[in-house]
Amino acid sequence: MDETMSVPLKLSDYLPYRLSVLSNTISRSIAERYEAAFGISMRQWRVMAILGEFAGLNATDISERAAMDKVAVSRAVSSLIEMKLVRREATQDDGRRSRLFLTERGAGVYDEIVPMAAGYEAELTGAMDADEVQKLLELLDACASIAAPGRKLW
Amino acid sequence: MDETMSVPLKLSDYLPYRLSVLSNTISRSIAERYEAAFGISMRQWRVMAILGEFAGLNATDISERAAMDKVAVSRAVSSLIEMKLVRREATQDDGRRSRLFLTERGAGVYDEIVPMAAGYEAELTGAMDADEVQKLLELLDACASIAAPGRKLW
DNA sequence: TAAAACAAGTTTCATATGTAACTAGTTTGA
DNA sequence: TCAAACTAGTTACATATGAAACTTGTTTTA
Repeated sequence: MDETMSVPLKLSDYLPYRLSVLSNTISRSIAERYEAAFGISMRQWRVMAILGEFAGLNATDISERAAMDKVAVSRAVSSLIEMKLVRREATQDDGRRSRLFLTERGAGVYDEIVPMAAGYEAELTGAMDADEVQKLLELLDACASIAAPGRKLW
Repeated sequence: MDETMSVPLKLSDYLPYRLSVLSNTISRSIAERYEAAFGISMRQWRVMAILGEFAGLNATDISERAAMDKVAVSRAVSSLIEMKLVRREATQDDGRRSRLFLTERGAGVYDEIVPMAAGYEAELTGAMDADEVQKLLELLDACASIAAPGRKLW
């Protein structure tokens, strides 16, 4: 009967809000560890993670695979090069792009962070059984296909 | 046999990464709508969402309920006051704090954003059945209790 | 084959954000 | 009752970020 009454949104039950708070908490929690240990930011780590998996990609490839824009990749890469964790190799065929690699030192850091990151994920899913983890991933996939129709998020 | 070989992390399968990419995509997607329509940032909207639900809270309360630090709340509030979407009311008993309210105009904006936000959530979960939505929330709760032991995230 | 269109990556600039320091007001306790 | 400790909220400063413009190199096409 009262058209002027607003229908409140319960923020704490709102799925996008929960995802955001949870995701930020998790990201910060992991980042704290490798920042403290190696002085590496989340974006720097993402670039390293991609290069640890796919050595020799160029910046544009990294941009796609790490879901980072090219400016962020450029900045992360140049700082990682200064830190001697990544090196750049000119491509013969195309003078604009260059292939990127972890240095030996970078690979060493990578090898230390990977188990740390994997361990955190294991903790996170530790209270779930395998089916539930599977289900969680599926449900997140379902959200992703709505949130970014067409384009794949990962 | 080869101890020097690194064990790569598959970033695209890594739960924290997926959560982060998904959450950022969703947040940006919703924010685009109310930013375009009302010039309101995500943090400004969060403050408004809290005040739409709990009129008269002070900045510290909002800080807790919106999972934002007090500086962010302070900034969001002062800009919302300039935009005449929020008003501040001094408290009689404590000269430091003040109670905050949506203005009439703020309530109008709130009433337009709420269905937009709710609609987005409905789309997001549209492909799931009720049990699955329930399960998703439960699994996110499980993650939250690991990611932030003790403290409640929402 | 030269101009136009395009692509990779960087730089610039304006704004957003986090941390720490600060101001003003309140509570505690000797 | 008054100094010390504490709390609410703001400001200052250093850094992070995003968008747009730019530089350099490549491809297209007339």
